[in-house]
Amino acid sequence: MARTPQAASGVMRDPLPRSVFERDTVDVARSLLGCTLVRRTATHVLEGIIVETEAYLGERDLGCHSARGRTPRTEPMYGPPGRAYVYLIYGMYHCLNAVTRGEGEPEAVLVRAVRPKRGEKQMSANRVTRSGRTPDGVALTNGPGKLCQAFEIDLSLNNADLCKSENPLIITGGHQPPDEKIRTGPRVGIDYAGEWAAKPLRFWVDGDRYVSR
DNA sequence: TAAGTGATACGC
DNA sequence: CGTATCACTTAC
Repeated sequence: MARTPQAASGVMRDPLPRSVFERDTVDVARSLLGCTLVRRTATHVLEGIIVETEAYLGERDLGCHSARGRTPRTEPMYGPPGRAYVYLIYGMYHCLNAVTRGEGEPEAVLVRAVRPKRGEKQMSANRVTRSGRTPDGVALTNGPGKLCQAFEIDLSLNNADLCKSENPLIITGGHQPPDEKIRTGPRVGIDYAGEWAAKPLRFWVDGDRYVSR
């Protein structure tokens, strides 16, 4: 065995270990930048590099769904780390989160944008709009609802384990951008959350075209 | 800038 | 039960 673990074949395709998610949620949100979201369906493989995330800090965080306590919807966030928390919003879009911290600590990281890496053509096909148009370029995956559409992520993947290599949705390692390329700002769409709305819990890769908005 | 869309949470 | 709301996106 002359090769280092990093150089060994297959490492990049292995899911992140659960220990990566079982940490401070802000640390996880930063760590996931540069990692690869991998979606395997019966017919194809879709991959995208995560370029934008948001941290949601549990029951004390008025912007977090778990601020209203344990409900059927928020149940996955109360479970073990490394699972998906997927929910439907505005009746037509889904949002994907990775559950963080330990059981009973309902925190998560929202994946807001990815840069397509594999299966871009299929992503475009998955993103047909009401008027029949199929977006391309940054419009494919530069938002939480868009990327779920492109990656065929819906409620059937709620609570799915992101840390098992055989599973249909996993997150694999990548090279994290240097600290000076990671920018922070307020989270999007939670103006109701009082003082929590302004906290710098959104993270993105500076200058990346696929960052939302 | 407004409308689309339906599960969810909460009040009655 | 009813209904206001929503970690969004598209099209007018």
